[in-house]
Amino acid sequence: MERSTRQRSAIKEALHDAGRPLLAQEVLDLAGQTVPGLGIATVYRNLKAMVEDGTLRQVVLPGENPRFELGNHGHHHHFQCNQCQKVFDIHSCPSDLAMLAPKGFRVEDHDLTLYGRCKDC
Amino acid sequence: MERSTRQRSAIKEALHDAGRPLLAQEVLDLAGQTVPGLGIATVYRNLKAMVEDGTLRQVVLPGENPRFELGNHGHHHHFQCNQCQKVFDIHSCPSDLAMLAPKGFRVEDHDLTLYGRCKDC
DNA sequence: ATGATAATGATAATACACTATCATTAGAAC
DNA sequence: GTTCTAATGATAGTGTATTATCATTATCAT
Repeated sequence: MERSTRQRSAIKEALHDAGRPLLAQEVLDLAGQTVPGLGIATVYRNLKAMVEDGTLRQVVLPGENPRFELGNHGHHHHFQCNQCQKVFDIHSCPSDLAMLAPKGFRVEDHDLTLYGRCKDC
Repeated sequence: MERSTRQRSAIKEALHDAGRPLLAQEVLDLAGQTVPGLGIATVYRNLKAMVEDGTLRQVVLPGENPRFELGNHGHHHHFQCNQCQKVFDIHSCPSDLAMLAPKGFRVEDHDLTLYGRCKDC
């Protein structure tokens, strides 16, 4: 059975407050402000469990370690700042991508990442 | 100075013949048919040198090890087959992506990966 | 053909994100 | 408050792609 712990709450809260996908290390840094002494193993354990039960979604950008965001968003894409490296959600999506593939190829899904400068950089 | 070796030629030839981005291991497998005994260290060494001198380009898809392709292609994107995992080039590109970002964000570049079934699968 | 040395191949070493282990701590049912 | 045991934190261990090491080989200017 599952118990409610300060650590788990802080991790969930950090992801909620950030409003953008976070690296495991970023989760540790943020949640660690709420729960001093929070360990990286606890962060990984909880992130893994929450991805498995659907609470979280993994976001993997090219060449980057996995980030984590709340799992209740629909299909969307991401923007990474070339300056601060932070990743933000983009809630719109180009629709006409299937026709880009050569004939004979069937498109079932896609990933899109935009790069540039975020609002703060 | 640089010498011409059978190994280097075979690596370049493998990438040329494949016509699609290859993993280091795939380069070893293919070039190893031309040069029996080819070592993985030699493959990594040459791939790295060729990326540095611009002969090759690294292609990194989300959650995947780097692939390598000839560096003389312009901006383009990639398609990965959900069945055989192979990656293919897509030489067209959606143009209207900058407007997808929230206001305050400046878009400088983008990555697009399509997923589905390739011609052979 | 010879010599200098760049390149190779085998493999040990590295880097690093992530996981397992285990003694200790702390929810929660009573 | 007790008790049971899930959860935690510290850290050792793991997996794996890539790189360094070094003795040997092969290229190429002479």
